[in-house]
Amino acid sequence: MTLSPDSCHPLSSDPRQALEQAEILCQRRGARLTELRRRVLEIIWSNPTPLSAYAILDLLRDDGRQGGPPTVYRALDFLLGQGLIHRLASLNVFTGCRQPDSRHNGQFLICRDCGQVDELSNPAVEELLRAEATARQFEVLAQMVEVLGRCPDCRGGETPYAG
Amino acid sequence: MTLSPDSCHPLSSDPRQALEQAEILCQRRGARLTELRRRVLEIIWSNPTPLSAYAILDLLRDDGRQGGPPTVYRALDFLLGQGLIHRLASLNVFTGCRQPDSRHNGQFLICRDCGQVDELSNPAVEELLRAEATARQFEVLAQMVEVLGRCPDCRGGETPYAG
DNA sequence: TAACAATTGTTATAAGATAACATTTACTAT
DNA sequence: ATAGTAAATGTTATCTTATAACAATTGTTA
Repeated sequence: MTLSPDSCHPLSSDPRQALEQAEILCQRRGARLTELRRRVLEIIWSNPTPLSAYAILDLLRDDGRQGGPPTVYRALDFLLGQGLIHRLASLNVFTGCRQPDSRHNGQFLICRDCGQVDELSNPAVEELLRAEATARQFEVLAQMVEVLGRCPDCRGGETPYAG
Repeated sequence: MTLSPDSCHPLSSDPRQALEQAEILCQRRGARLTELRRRVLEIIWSNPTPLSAYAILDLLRDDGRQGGPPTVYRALDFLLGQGLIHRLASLNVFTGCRQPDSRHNGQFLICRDCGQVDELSNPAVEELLRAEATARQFEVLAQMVEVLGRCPDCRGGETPYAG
């Protein structure tokens, strides 16, 4: 398998599959996946690393499309609301959701060097946090778990915790 | 105990104590807690809720101090580097660290309604994430765990998960 | 097809963060 | 003491991220 210089670790999930699933989910929910929204989702899935709102805007303009920042942010809000994408708060970027059918709080491994993101969904983490919250009578609305570090490729041959 | 309208749940830790400890830690490390840095830390600790960089800047100017955004951000960088404060990425705000002596990744319960923050440090959460990362040959550099929700006071008498 | 709601476009601006360089302050070695 | 140096702060400008307010368009429904 040959890799392009820009994507040393391509996403496991297929953009086409993600878009198909998005169509189905939106139809089922009576949500309108308009051309703009679909295109924004496509852009996000087509890029090997998460994109900022303004990077998405630039790509939309490459399509010849009009519109300013609000256009993008509204599309992103829709996609976030449908659970089709996640926002990585630590980097102000957006990434496609790998399990859009089950509502969940994303857990992410973010590579500092190449920007590549791996999405986890470890129920134990979620439960632990929920337990901590409950013990403090705190009602959980959303969880944000982002681990910053270096992915295997960017670490090269290094052994973990040895250097 | 009487509460001011602005702080329905005051921080458990005492600002004075936090500043004293900061002095000690910096001295021990040979780090210079200058007047500006000390004042920024004091401002952060004196507020019942986390503050944005620009809110801190406004308060510095109330002191009669000169300086622009870089002045604040540099002080914040120093304090972050010393582990004396945390940055909440989901809100772009800064809050005092309750365990500045032990290096750790903060875990936070953030109230959506009043902005109040509770800091956890559950080693199990950290270990779980580290295990997930290690299983993927991912080297962990930092962890960000932020739980957004509603604190007991803002929930009033509601029972958890019943409304 | 008129009326209404939802979506998108447009303009302006707010909010968060940093780059580049000048000035001041603190430390070091004579 | 004081010149030289490094660290910290001040200053100006600019960049990135995000939203407010309103106009135009598109889609839906009666």
